[in-house]
Amino acid sequence: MAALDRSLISRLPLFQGMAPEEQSEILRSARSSRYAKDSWIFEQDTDAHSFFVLIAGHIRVVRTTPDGQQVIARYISEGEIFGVAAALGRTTYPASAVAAVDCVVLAWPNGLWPELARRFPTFGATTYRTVGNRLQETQTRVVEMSTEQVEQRVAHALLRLANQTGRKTESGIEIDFPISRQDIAEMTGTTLHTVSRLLTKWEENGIIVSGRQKVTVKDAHRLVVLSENRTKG
Amino acid sequence: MAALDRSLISRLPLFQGMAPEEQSEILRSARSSRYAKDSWIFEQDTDAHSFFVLIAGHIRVVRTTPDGQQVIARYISEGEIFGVAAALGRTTYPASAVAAVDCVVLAWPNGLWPELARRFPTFGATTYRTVGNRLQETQTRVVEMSTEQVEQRVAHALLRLANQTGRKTESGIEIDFPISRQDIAEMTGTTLHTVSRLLTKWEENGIIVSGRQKVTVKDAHRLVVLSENRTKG
DNA sequence: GGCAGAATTTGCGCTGGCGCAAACTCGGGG
DNA sequence: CCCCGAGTTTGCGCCAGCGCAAATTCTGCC
Repeated sequence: MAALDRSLISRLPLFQGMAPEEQSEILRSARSSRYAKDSWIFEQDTDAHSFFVLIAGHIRVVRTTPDGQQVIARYISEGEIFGVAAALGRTTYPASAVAAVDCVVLAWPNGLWPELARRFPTFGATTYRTVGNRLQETQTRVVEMSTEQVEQRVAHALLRLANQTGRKTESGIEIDFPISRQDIAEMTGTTLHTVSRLLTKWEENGIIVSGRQKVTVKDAHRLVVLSENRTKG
Repeated sequence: MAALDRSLISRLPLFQGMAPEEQSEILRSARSSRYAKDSWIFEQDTDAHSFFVLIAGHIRVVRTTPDGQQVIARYISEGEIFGVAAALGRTTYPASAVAAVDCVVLAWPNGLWPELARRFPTFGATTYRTVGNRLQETQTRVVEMSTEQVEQRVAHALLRLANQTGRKTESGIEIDFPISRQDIAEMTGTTLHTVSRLLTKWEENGIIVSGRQKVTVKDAHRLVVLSENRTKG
């Protein structure tokens, strides 16, 4: 396999603060893979062998319950690190990672984590900052699920997707990968039927436009209002 | 202030793998404080100045929403590290910490984290393992809130409390600190009324005994059955 | 270009659990 | 020892959102 080019990662925040030759060096121990849409990068509860950086595409992180129900933990965007079981002293992955579209991924063997974190302190620190953000995000989700109505939760979820992975088009902010009503339901703890009804209503009101596996936010401001609109208090 | 004695921490898993003189050294930069029941150790969104280890007592970690609703993120037990914003590169605390009973706490200034983590690698690693566990726990909670009925969630919450902070008595596993119906409601995303009804029912069935701010699990096995009892398929 | 399967929409009835309100009980402080 | 207030129990009505079912519309593949 040819050596990987530094340009793959030099623009990513995760590798900022590393000298060019360091970037090349860290790449020497990485291997690059492609994953077709809907294929698994790793599976929940299996032995954690590697950690990853997403170079291109979008990844869905999914938890599956013993009785087969799925919950989407989060989406990973380009440049993000994921599958960091090693950094947290775990031996298995707590969730599965699925390619939401065709993806390109870099992988490092878990055994290299301690050495890499030691040799490139900002790399370690950035990773832990990411973990901290995810912990906080996840707790925010618990709070939302505890205190908000379904409509507010779906509005929040769309806003988050638009912010994290939205692509500005002339007609609004388009979510950058195929996402079904079922997916949105699994992010918000509701059913695809309820999501469908909400999106239909919002489309009638001009807040969004949506199609099959596609959502574009046209009026983020009104969505914010909806997401904050407490009916009880 | 007199020097703190090594025996305070020598039994704690967090400080295992450190030589006695290292334990004494790490204590030299710590300060010890007492917190009366219901007092705040730190408050959400305030500047994070320190990280902490709980020496004695129980601490409730609480997130408050903009409109004043509270959600209990977790309880901290003796020996646990908490308020680790520094380790995750955050500058503010994402939640508040309240003494559930009178507590004794050690605190280190955040500025010391990098040095301590470098000098005592197992200390850092253990901390990050704890963070990983909490992230996974929090995600489990999201899954529960998405897929389970209220009865199952309350059963799960009681089982978790019994495991983490339970004290075995001759009549069952007693939760080791005062906990109200309202508290349980804030852990499970329901109302104190519903919790009260469930506990009453369970007490009639001999699964628990409960009193004012007190719950004792008598038949954990049947509680497990309840927590897994899916009504829909 | 047509077809099979996937995704979405929509109607309808039902119920788990919440909101509200009131009564009651217990434990600690004075 | 009594009283006050926090914590708890309980009744009642209601409705957001789910379960179920069927129709409809895409779209990628053959």
